[in-house]
Amino acid sequence: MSGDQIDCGPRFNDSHKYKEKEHKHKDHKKDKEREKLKHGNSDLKDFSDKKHKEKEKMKHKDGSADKYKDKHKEKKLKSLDGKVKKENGFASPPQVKSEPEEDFFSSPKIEKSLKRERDNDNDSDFKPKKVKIENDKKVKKRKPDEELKKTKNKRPVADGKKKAKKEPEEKWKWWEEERYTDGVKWKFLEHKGPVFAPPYEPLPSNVKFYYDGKHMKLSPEAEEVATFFAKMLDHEYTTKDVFRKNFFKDWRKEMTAEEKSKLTDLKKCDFTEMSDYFKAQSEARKAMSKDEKLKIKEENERLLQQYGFCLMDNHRERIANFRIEPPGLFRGRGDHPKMGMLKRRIRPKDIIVNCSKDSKHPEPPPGTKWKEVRHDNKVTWLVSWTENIQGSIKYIMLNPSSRIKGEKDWQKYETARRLKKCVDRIRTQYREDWKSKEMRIRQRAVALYFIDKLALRAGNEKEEGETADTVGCCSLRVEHIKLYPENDGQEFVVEFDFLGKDSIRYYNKVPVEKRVFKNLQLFMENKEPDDDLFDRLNTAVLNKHLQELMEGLTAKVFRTYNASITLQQQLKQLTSAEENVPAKILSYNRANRAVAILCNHQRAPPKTFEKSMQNLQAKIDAKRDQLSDAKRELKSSKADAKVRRDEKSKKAVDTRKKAIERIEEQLIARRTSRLLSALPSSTIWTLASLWLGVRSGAFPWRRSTTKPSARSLPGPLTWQTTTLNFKSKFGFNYDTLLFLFLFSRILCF
DNA sequence: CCTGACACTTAGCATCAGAACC
DNA sequence: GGTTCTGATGCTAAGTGTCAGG
Repeated sequence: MSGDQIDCGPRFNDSHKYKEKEHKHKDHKKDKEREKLKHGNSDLKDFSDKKHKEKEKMKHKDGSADKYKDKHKEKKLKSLDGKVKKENGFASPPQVKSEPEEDFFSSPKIEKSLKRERDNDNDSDFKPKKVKIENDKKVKKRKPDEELKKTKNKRPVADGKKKAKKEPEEKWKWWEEERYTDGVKWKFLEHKGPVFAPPYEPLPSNVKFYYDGKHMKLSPEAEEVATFFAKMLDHEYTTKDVFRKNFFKDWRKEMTAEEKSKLTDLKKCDFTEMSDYFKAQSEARKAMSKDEKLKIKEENERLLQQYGFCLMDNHRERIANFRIEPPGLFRGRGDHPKMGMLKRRIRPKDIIVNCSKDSKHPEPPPGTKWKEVRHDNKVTWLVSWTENIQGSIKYIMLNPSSRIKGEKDWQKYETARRLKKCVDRIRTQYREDWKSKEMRIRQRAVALYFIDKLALRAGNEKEEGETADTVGCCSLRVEHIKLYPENDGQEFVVEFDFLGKDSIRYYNKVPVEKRVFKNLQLFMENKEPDDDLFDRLNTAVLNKHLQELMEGLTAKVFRTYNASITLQQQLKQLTSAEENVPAKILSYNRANRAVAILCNHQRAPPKTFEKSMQNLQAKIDAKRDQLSDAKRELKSSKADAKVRRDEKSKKAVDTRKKAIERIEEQLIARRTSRLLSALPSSTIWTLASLWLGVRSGAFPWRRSTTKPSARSLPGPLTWQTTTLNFKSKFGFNYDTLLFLFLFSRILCF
């Protein structure tokens, strides 16, 4: 079955980041560090081919003439819709009955919420206990004040620790509540402010630094920066010219005049004692006694309880990153011009605090002051500061499990669902636009085609020299694509080769339609390799156009949509009701992989990858042998049973059969883990769940973030602790269970 | 229109703890 | 009981997209 191609495809065999391999990506700048590139995989091709064909089929089905008319109709309808609530885009436009959306399920929960949204003028829904009238007449949903204080008192920090874990209270089903409108993000916000990085502890005097072979005592400031470098000594970063240059320049800024005059050559600096010292320290940390470890854990927990939560409206919500980023050396990804620069220590006077006026403001450390205390409830952050490398603003915000993030996430999928309803129309339109007389429209249409078909990112412009040279769709340059009128028996093939987000290489060869091909030829005419492919297009223009096609539509919605729909289709295609559980899981993971491929999600092979892969393969082989042995045995027992015709030999046959089943399951499980080890982190889990319309009420969500980024799973958790038992008892874990649940719903398609 | 500031999402990698394995 | 494997979590860089102001 075709899944096998997806399973454990060659990505990791040829994608090892560290192996050098020359390829033709021509860079603006230097052609250094190419080894870092990750290499594409042939899966990608197969997959896009398939997708392509599917789309073709689709196109033929719905006669485009009709579509065209529809387009106009819909346009009119849209303008009649009038204003829909903006902020929380959930508000479904006044639904016309004629759209039975049988294709996917909205869970009852969702429908309920949407309904609420519609008649949100009446307050009658409110839980009595929460009602406390405020002065404004607008819809009130969340009542700070009284309720708030109650909660506050109920949760003194001291005993919070165990309690908070053990009795998770009733979970708050924010998704059943109404939402703020008009850009208000909260009414009440109180928190303790950030946790600063621990102050620098000077090295013990026996740990020495040498310059040109001679011991040299550094000033604390210079020494601190030196330790940053020393800690990275084993990393290949420190061998790079740019890194070293940036580091040395910034280091010198921290030196005393004397040090500055003495230390003029980084090559002559010897950090090895420092480096060894830190290694020894981390060894020591590992070797700590249980008690000591527990102590640290407790201390962390205390800090978490104290600083890791805030009070937003009536609820105690987890903060995502309450620790301020510690100073260190900047590690950009890819060929970053600023790698090695000193990331400054953040002080209270750099910090802007955001909270409600009527809250207890966080105190700056004794003897210091905040830069500013602000009360802006149109934003979601609690703390911000400006970082010194790029000059960008960093924020402390809430955890993905929070209402504020959950709502956003939900909204994102709702938008993707809306796209599903009109994607045909949009596709028809951009295909029309390939023929437009206007260059800018053609470019827009071709770019959109790429974004849709290949799930490329939008590609905002970036400031040259400030970041690594990466591109997205709109910022593609001529040098990033190659055209082949004919390639490997296919017509009109476009070869993409560029560095995308995080300097991950995107390599793909795709056959495109003739019109697209011709257009590309046109766009490339008389251009230099480093000219923009779409010179009449940028993301703003594109998004403006998309906005006209559907409210809330932007380029990134296509990624969400296509990832989701791909998962859905793959699941449908790969799974069948008769399979046993492990087989279903394998299929599920294969479907996931298809999405990862579509989105070009990649991850570096872990350091131990090669070895563990071999181990795994060995295990798989062993199982396979075991299986064939078992089958042979079954045969002989069957023969035996035929001759003897007694109970005992019949039983033997049964036992053998059972054994085979078990082995088969184990084999599949091993294959699954092989597959999983090649799956990168991604948003897939969220995808699967939210897209399929599963919500917390319907299924016990894991609250915590991550796993291929279930990072943004909303909702309550009652589950985590039971998961472990679950796994040992039943041999499969929470994810499996989640899958089984999803699977049962998929069958409803 | 263009630009920069700002807010917020997305995503890869590091680290750590507990489970599985031997 | 040590070692390896896995998944959870933390961290933060790098994107997307909006908006105000010139």
